[in-house]
Amino acid sequence: MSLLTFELLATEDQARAGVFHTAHGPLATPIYAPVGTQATVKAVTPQQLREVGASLVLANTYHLYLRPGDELIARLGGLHAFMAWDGPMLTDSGGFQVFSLAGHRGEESLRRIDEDGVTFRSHIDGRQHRFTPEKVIEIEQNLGADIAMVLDECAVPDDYDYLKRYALPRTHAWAERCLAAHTREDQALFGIVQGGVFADLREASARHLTALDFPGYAIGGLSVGESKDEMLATLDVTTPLLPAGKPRYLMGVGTPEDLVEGVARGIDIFDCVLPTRVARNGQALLRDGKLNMRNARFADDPAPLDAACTCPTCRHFSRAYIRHLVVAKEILGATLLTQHNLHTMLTLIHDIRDAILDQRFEAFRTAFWDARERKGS
RNA sequence: GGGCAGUUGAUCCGAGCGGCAAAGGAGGCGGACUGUAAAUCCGCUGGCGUAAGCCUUCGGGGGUUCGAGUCCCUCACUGCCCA
Repeated sequence: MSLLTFELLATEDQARAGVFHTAHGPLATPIYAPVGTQATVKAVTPQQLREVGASLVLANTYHLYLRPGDELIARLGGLHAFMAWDGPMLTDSGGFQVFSLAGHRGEESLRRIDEDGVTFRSHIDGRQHRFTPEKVIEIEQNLGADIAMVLDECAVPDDYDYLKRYALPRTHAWAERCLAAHTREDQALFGIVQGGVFADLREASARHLTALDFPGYAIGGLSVGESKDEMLATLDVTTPLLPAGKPRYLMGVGTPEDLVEGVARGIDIFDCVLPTRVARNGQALLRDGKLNMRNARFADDPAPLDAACTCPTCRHFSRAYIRHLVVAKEILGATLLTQHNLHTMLTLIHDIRDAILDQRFEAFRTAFWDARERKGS
């Protein structure tokens, strides 16, 4: 199979199982990517990532450009060598940072967007920088991930006029410029469909971008404040407009439920900080719920986080011990919970894939929701 | 034996210096977290009541005052210093 192509192995209604061929090996989809913003998935080593079944890892253009610098990383052999991860990687463009830095902590906005790009101040030292589509591609090519993302504008999802007048035209123009600037043949550049929660905007965006023939398409601007129903309804109208022969990436999503429902709507790639972030904040994710490990009820609980789980954490450590680590603010607590949470997400997506390959995804989905309902009642 | 300093909400530390149910920590309990400025953030932490509010609290006892954790007397205990 030639590089950067997508092989569809099985489908069941909208759900798909496939393989995306990258320079660092085949990527079995659907897949869930842990987020390693600053060239590290916080609290775990690459070896631990591999142990819990990670295949694709995210990193971030904005953060690595500011520190330690994309040119330094390029000199040291690129992102894979730098962080010692030899599997597939994806770099986000910084579009989301432009969005999230806008209104942080009520401070004066750290950025200004215009037609040509975005001017922003570093959150680290306040120095001014400028991202244009061309600059972002230069950085991402220096980093050398297998998948790079175009610079987009991730705006509030319910401001129709703003999205239509400003954010979408910019996102589309920038996508074209990114594509024109991109030269690395071992790196796939994905376009990003925007349009908030509005079906007509999503459709316009999907049509515009698919005409540009990217090797893959992302759906951005979701899970940023809109309701779950709005997110799913948006997926319902968007994925059918994307080419079946290209991978579809739902950016920044999400929870176990989101994986099941996203796949059911034709998504192939997910990423989310949730499992790693909540781990550092003391929460264990289970396939059918979650546990707050600070809770007193776990103080003398000798059971593992999840009796059915085979992750390194559940094989060796009790809830009582993990609660102790979390309460005592010991760093190992974050590591153990991160491993467990990633394992939960990665085995879920793996099981989803197997179900699609066996043409029993719909039954899997029903059982998944039944289990959550039983737990909830 | 003498001198000085101290004893705060029944977990601990600690502000307080005439209007206080009493600052702030720690600890405890609970919640949140979705393309990571997050090992972060937000509640609650004397009792009763939905609430206005009422009741009980600042080592013990007594006093001054409209009113005392705050001022006076006395007792107890703790720490440092002098014998």
